[in-house]
Amino acid sequence: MVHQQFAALGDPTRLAIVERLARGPASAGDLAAPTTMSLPAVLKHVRVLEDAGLVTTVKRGRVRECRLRDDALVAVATWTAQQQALWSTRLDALGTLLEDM
Amino acid sequence: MVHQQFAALGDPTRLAIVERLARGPASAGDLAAPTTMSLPAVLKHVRVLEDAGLVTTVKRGRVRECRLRDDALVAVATWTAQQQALWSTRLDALGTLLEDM
DNA sequence: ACAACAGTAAACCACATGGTTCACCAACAG
DNA sequence: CTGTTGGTGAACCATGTGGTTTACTGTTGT
Repeated sequence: MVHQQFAALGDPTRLAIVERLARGPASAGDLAAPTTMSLPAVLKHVRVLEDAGLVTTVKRGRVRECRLRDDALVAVATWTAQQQALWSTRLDALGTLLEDM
Repeated sequence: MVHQQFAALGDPTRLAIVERLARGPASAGDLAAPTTMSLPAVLKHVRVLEDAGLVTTVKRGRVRECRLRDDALVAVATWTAQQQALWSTRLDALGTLLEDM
């Protein structure tokens, strides 16, 4: 279900979290620090990313460590490539069709 | 603003529209036909895709023709590739760090 | 043992979103 | 000219979403 991942990435704060996490793991507090938001709000976003299969979290002691999943973006990447391929082959079809005339 | 494109693709009906449009242009009615939705609803979705820069529409006579933009998904593709690159290089960093120990 | 700290749960709120229906306009087809 | 068809605008509605605050739990440093 790739639309769930798109929806998760559709929110700017969530997108920023992913970009942050691509640089390396971080605690929930680390993620909240650069923002003006409250910690609960950030943690809700993390939960959404987790549900979308983009992020995994583990709780070590009292801090929750968040990290980007290794396979996080493959579904997105493959879907995108697939649609681009379809669209470009259709362009080819149009090109040959124009040549026939 | 790539998050807008992600948000646009986050809705299942909108995603389906894009997949349909990748096979070739279609009228608003064509897009509404396979769904159970009303035409105004579909047209609202098309408008969202248009605002996100994924789709262009032209009105020929009384029918509105919708087509996928040629550069629709490049921003999405490049962003995804970039984050994947960042994440994988970080993994390399961790690998070398482990070797040092 | 205690105080401070990181996270969590719950209740709540404002607003955006996805959908409907109805009335209407413009373009064909006869 | 007239009826039908494709699309549009507006009003409206239910639900989801992004955020808050407050109160609480469990960990950690002293």
